[in-house]
Amino acid sequence: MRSRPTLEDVARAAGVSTATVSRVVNTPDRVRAETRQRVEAAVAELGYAPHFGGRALASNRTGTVGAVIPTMENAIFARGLQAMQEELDAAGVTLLVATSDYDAAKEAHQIQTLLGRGVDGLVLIGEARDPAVYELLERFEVPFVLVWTWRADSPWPCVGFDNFAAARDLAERVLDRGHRRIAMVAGVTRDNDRAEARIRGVRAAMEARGLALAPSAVVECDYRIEPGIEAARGLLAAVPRPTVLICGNDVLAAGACRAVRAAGLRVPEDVSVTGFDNIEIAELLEPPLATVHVPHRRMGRMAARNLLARLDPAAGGACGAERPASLRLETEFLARGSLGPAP
Amino acid sequence: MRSRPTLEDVARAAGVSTATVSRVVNTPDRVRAETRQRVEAAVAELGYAPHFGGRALASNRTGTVGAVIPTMENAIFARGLQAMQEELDAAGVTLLVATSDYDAAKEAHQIQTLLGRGVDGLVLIGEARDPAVYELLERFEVPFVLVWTWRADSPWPCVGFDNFAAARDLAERVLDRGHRRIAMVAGVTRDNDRAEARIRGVRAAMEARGLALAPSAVVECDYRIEPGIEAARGLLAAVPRPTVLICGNDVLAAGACRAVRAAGLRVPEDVSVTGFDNIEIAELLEPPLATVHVPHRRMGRMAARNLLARLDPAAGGACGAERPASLRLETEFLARGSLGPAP
DNA sequence: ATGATAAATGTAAGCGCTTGCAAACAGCAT
DNA sequence: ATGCTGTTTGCAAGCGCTTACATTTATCAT
Repeated sequence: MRSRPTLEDVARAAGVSTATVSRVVNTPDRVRAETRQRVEAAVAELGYAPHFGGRALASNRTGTVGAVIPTMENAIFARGLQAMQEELDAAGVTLLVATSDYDAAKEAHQIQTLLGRGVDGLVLIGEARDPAVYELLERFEVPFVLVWTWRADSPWPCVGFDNFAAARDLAERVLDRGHRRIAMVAGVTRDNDRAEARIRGVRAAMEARGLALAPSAVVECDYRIEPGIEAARGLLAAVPRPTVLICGNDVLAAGACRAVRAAGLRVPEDVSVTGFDNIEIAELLEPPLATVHVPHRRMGRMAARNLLARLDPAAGGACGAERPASLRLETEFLARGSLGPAP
Repeated sequence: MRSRPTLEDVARAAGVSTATVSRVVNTPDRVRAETRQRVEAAVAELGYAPHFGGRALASNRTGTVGAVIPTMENAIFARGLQAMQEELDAAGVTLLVATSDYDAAKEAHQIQTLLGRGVDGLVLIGEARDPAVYELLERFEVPFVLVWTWRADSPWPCVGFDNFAAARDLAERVLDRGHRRIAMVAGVTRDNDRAEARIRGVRAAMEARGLALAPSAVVECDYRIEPGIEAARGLLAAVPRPTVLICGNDVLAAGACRAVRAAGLRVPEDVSVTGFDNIEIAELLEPPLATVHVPHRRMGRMAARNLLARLDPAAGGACGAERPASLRLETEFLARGSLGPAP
């Protein structure tokens, strides 16, 4: 079987030079209509598709942006990415996804790999990472955007929400319902500014009302069901028992609900439970889970736009020198059945 | 800022030729230890990373395999991909993920794009697609593997399970519990052999016992909660009412459960519900969802291995001419609370 | 020591594409 | 016709890397 057709094959078939074929492919309006049609016919005839490597080498662009997320298994990232991809696809850009498993070293390695593959831009989750990584990013002069996080004075462009404020807001709603004995099933804070900010948010809300969140009332665990159950079980054993379990995300909250029941208690009559993210299961649980809605899809879409604006200096409005604006998205507390008044 | 270092920069710094540097990077054992160290030092010093495009162009390999899945939002694909990626990463291969949104035309387009990017291999979901796509695949001589599907006489290498048999098996369990009035909330069968096989499986089980699955007792809908609720609502309005809703996957089943309750009925006392996939929510629902466990992670891992074996002819045992074996994975019916005896 | 053999390294020819520059051409006022 | 401008096209030089082949250097039995 003959091998893949090249630009030259097409050029020969159409009776033009390779330069013209290249122009037909990349900048059709620079070619006379008649010539263009002849070339397009040859392209179709031969089934020509440009060779990615050749193009990348010659133009030093790849039409690719990379994203490093902690895991694909969490629906929130999947949803955000899906939206991002839709937006990028529309601009003819491909999304390259890598996972870090919530591990900073793995993340750094994945970033390296993506840079090696010549991504034109990068999407990263959260802000906490080794300064060396940021240096690397700057050295490669690759535009990047941080998502799932937002902070007023962050030195980097972010498209996300204020985890601290959202958690504080949620804790206030909890406090409003009379809860005083509060415990937290938190995510692992190591290398994770979001998990850490959520704890700080809850603590701030409590301190504003003269309460303290004891270190023993906070357990960190992986964002999975079983660890969530385990952590909640431990917290429920405290005397006096907490009246509410504030959880780092919905998955942990689902685990916490199970633990409450396993302890022979009811949600929310005996113990209230709250989540964070508003993934699909939040509404499916019985009782439905009180949580914080995060606009994942919108976040993905806006992150994509932010990056696209900086990718193509021509299309990107001004000369690209201006700092692209960070974007703060609003979250919304959803009061649902799993949060009741303090017993 | 100086631009990215090239092979030549490293060669100059280490006082060797570019060929030697290339060997250090790709086949270290072909280089004398002393020389290798000198080169490695230069690499580290300059922060050299090979240019992907250059490498792809010269070697005609990319160290990349592509996967086209219907959507990232369904946890089953996410989980399978995650496992696949782990396996590929270990072999130094990168996974490129694209989504088709359950649309055959989009899928074909994504395949084209991936081929254009020079993927060395391809993972595709299911078997149903235009023959032209298979022709394209053969013309590019790119090895591919089909997952989430398995059929004894498929002409293509598959790593998956027998959707027909699994659904028939499930239906038999349902029939064993005395159900006779059976309705199905199925996935959309257009371009989707898995959804179609599951319906056929249920129908076969019924016919084996002299029952018929009326066309009106089957509703196809998108694999999302709301359409599932809607479809179930319609089916529950039938007179006489079905005693069980067999659903195309767990998401639809979750919707069906809600619809049953919304109709003022109980699961499973009034209407039983079954799912398919055994995603996380299956166990979290109240009552827990009877479903078919699919070894998604294992499937991803085995698919990766299958592809890897054909990627590198050197490592792949024989001369690569032999047809790589398809692999059939076992599924398991999980009896859980949502399936009760017929009322 | 000496040649035969094997290992290490260098030379240089591309891989397929983009793009600055120059040549060819078309359109148009003079 | 003539020169002018602006558009369309071709020429050819790389982009950074791999690899067949040639050359140099090390190894070793004799």
